Amino acid sequence: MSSGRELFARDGPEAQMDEIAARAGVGIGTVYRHFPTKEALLTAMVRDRFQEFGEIATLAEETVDARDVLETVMRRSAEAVEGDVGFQLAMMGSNQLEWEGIEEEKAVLAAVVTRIIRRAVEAGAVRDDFTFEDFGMVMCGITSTMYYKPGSADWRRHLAIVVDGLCPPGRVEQDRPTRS
Amino acid sequence: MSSGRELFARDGPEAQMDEIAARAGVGIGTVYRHFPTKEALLTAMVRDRFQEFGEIATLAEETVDARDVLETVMRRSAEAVEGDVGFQLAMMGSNQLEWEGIEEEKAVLAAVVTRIIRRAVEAGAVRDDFTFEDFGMVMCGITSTMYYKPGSADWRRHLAIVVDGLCPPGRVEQDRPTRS
DNA sequence: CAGCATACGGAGCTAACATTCCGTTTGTCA
DNA sequence: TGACAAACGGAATGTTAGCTCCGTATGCTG
Repeated sequence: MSSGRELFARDGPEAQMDEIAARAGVGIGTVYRHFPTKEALLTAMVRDRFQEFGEIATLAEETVDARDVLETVMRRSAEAVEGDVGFQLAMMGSNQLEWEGIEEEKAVLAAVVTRIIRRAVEAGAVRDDFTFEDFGMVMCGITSTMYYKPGSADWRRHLAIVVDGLCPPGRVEQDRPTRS
Repeated sequence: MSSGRELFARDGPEAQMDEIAARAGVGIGTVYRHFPTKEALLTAMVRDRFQEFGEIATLAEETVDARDVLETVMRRSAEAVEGDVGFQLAMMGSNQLEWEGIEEEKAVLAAVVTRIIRRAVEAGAVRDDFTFEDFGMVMCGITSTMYYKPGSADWRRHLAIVVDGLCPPGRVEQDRPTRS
């Protein structure tokens, strides 16, 4: 239901079933024939999006240098979420046990990102105690900037700070971008 | 209304007026005699808490070494919010224009923190493009970890990563704490 | 104590939404 | 074309929660 996605993107979980149905040009009954509850509809959309994350990470893993993959994945994932309030909330909530039914997609993502982190650590670009769980944690933080400062590009600065914090201790950083 | 604060701490803005009144041992009417709307009640509580932030920062400014003040303020502010869901949401939302009526308290906080940042930059402990707005942004991120992983201490790790990211470029970091 | 004012309590009003249910339409098969 | 099935639409329902309003209690003044 792609019209559901549009509204979910604009309003988040607040999006109303009536409006979703109207936007899709169908009656409410029809929506409920496809998804038993509102939550089922939201879960379906979140699952789709999580799959996207997996694809983003996979693509980056195959094409980007080990030292830069992690930052690339973080940046591209964030960009994928930009302007999609519903997805932002879902991403933040995905750390919690809030979303049931996306376990599989999340496992795929975890596998890819874990590999990417390992490569980055071996390349000396990332501190060696960084984990997939940490990845989710900092992504959640960066997403919160997007959510609470909609339309601003401040999250890129937040990302830059976090990326700097991920360097291994003792490493002299260079070429750090300045404030935009 | 301190009983309101307890419920707000547990349930956030979801806290219900009936329950707040019952907890306070008064009728709903009485609550509405003190606060015209639910939002007014929430704002009053958020304002109190923001004042606390100002006090935390002021105390730290007076007693902590320039190189460590900023981290101390961040840590103590986060600790003040631990276990208080309502306050966590308020802190995250305070970056947005969501909360009207806390301008004064926020201005006080901004003044103190801006001074603290300047001192830290001069001491060479913090990158020189860091601003009060950035402070709010990263605090929002750290708070989001608290909110979405309630009861865990992961936010301390998030804080550590961010603090590392705030070092001036080229500085060799030392004594970085490892994963807890 | 009578009269007045101030503050209280909480039943009930209202609006917002998710969800259900049934009359109607559309499609299929003989 | 007629009979049956499958899918549809949206009015009606149920529930939740903020808020209002009026009858009552408390306290003060003369």
